[in-house]
Amino acid sequence: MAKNITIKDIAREAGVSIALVSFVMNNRIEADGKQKYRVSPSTRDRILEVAARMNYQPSSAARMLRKGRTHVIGVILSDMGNIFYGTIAKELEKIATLNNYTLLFGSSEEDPERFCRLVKSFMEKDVEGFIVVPTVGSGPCMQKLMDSGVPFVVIDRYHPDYNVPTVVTDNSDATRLAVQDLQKQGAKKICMASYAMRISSMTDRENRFRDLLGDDAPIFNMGFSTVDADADRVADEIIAGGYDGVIGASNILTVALLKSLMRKGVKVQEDVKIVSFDFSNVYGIFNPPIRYVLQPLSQIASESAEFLFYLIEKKQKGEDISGIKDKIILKASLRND
Amino acid sequence: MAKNITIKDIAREAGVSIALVSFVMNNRIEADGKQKYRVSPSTRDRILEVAARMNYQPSSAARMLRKGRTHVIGVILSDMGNIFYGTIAKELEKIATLNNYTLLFGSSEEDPERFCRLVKSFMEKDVEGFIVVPTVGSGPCMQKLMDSGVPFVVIDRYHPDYNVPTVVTDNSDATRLAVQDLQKQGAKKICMASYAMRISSMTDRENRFRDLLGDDAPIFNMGFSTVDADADRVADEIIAGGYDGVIGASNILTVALLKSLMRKGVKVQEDVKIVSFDFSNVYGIFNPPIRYVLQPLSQIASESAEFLFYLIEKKQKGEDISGIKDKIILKASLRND
DNA sequence: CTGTTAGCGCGTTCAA
DNA sequence: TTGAACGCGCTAACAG
Repeated sequence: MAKNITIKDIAREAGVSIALVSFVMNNRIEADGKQKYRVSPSTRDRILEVAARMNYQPSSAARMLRKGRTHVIGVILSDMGNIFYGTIAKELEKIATLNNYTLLFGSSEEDPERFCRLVKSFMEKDVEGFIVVPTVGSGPCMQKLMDSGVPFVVIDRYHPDYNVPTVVTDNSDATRLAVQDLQKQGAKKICMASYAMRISSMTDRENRFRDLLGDDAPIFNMGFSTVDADADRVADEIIAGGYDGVIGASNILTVALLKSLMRKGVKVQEDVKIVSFDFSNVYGIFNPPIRYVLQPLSQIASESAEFLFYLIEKKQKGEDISGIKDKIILKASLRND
Repeated sequence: MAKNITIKDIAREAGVSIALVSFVMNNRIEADGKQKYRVSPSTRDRILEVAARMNYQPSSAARMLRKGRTHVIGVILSDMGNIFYGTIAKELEKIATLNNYTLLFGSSEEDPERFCRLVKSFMEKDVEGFIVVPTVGSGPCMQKLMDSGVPFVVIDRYHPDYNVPTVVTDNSDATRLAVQDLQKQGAKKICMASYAMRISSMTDRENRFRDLLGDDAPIFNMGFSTVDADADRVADEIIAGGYDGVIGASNILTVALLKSLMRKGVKVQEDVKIVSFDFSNVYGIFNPPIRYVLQPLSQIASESAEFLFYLIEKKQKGEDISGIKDKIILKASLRND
C-alpha cells in the first residue's frame, strides 16, 4: 500500500544527498575497511537507520536499467510434473539463491512451440542466460538462441547438430551398468523399452544397448504422450517373446510398463526382472526393489549453473564466449534404495 | 554479443523521433482504427520493418520502471518434487502465459525460513502479487505480506488465524468420500495415517475422520521429513491392530506406507485396503488400483490465478483490497484411474 | 492529422 | 560528500 519509498525519500529524511544514500546501500555488505567510497560512520548509521525504519526496498527495475543486469536466469525443463525434472528444479533454485540469482521456470512438455514461446517470453524479461532441456524440433529456436548471443547451457540431452555448452549424463556408460546389473540378476533374454522420441539421451542408451547385446535383443518404442497405451502393447511383446529382463529407458515409461505387466499377471522381479533409468517412488513397492540408474541430479544442476555463471561473467567482461562449447559428462550410478 | 538495440536505434534508422517509435510499438496490437495516437501507415510500416529487421526487443526494465508494473507473480509451493505441486505449477504457468504474466517459482520444502527468504527475494524483484502455500511457522512472514499490501492468494491450506484470500479443496468432504469408499469396499476396521504437521488440510481431514468414525478409529501421525522411518512404525501398528482399511492423508505418505506394508508381507488391497489423498503413479501398480481423492488441481490453479489478477487490477486502480478475504472451496472427486 | 520535444521514474556513478 | 548525467521507454503537451 503506502507508496513505495525511494532512495530520494531516505535522502530527504536523513538530510543527505541521494548519491550518498546509494553509496551506503551498496557498501552495506562489505564489513572490511577498504570500501571504495568512504562515508563517515555517523551519517552511514543514520542513513541505514532511516532506511530500515521506512522499510526501504530498492527498485530492482531501476537497478536493472542502470546496471544492465537483471540477475535472472531462464530455466526450461521438459516436465515439471516428473520428479526427475522437479528435483533438478529444486537443486537449481538452491544454487541460484546462493549466487544471488532468480530463476524463471518453464515446462516445455516436449512441445517445440511451447519451448519457443518460453524462450521468447524469457528473452523479453531480459534473462542473462538460459539453462534448457531442448525438445525434438526445437532446433530453429536453439539456433536463434545461439545467434542472440545470450549465454546458455543445455542439460540432460545434447543436440547432435549443434556444438554448444552442455551438461549431460554418460548415458552410454549408464546403459552398461544397467545391462550388467540385469545380467548379474540372472536375466538371460533381455529387451529394452524406450521412447520413440529421438533425443540423445534415448539414442545413446539404445546404441550402447545394441552394442552390448546385439540385434537379438529388441528395443520396443513408446510414444511420449501415449505411454500408457503403448505400455500394454510392449508388455504383450515381452510376454510373447519370453523376455526375462527389461531395461526401462525412463522412470515414467518403466512405471507404465510395470502397471501393464502386473495387470497381465506377470510376476515382476521373478519372471521378469527390470532395471530402469531414473528414480521413481514406485520401485520400492517391489520385492526386491527395482534397481535403477540414478543420474547425478544435484551435480547436473550445480555444474550447469556454474558453467552458466562463468559464461555470463565472461560475457559481462566483453569477452567472446561463442567459442566455448565444452561438454561436461557426468557418471550415473546404480541404486536400489 | 551485438549490443542491445534500443528504441533510439530504431528511431535513427527509420529517420523518425523516439516518441513515434514508442507509439508505433505500443499500438501495434490494436487492429481497429481508433488508436489513440494516429501514425501514417507508411511511416508505421517503415518503423515496424526496421524494428523487425534489427530484431528489436524492448527493455522490460525500462518499461517496468516507467509503468511501475512488472507483470511478474511469485509462486511459493511446498515441494516441486511432488507431482501434486508440480502439476499445480504447470497449470499456473499456462494461465499466467495466457494473461501475459511471468511466474517466479519457489519451493519452501515446508521450511518457514526458506519460505520467508523466498517472499523477501520475490518482493525485491517487484512481483505484483503472490500465490503461496504457507508452511507451519510462516505466520510472521504472512503477516508481513499482509502489511506490505502486495496482493496474494493462499492455496492448498488456509491459516486458521488469518482471514485472507484463499483457494482450497473441501478436505472435510473429501474425507467423507474416502471413508465411504473404503467402507463400500468392505473395510470394517479403519484407521488413518496423517502428517504430524498442523496444517489445515491435514487437520480438516483428521477432524472429519474422527467425526465419522469416532475415537475407536486411530490416527497415526508421521513426520514430513521422516515419512520413511515413520511408515515402518505405522505399518506395525496397522498389522498389530488388525486394521483392514487405511486412509492415507497424502500421496507421499501413502506410498511410503505401501512400501512398508509390502515389505512386511501384508497383502495390500486384500488384507488391507487403502484409499489415499492425491494422485501418485504408484496406485496403478496394485490390483485393483488404489483409489484416491483427486483435488481439482487445474481448477485450484485457475481460480487462484484469476483471483489474484482481480486483486492486482483492483489495487492498480487504487481501490482498497484489504477487505477482500473470500475463501473459494472446491470439491474433490474419487478416482481409480 | 502527423510528428516532435522534453520530462519522468529510480538508482548508479563520474567529476568536482 | 554532492550535483548531474545516464540507462530506456512512456506520454503529456505542443508545433507544423
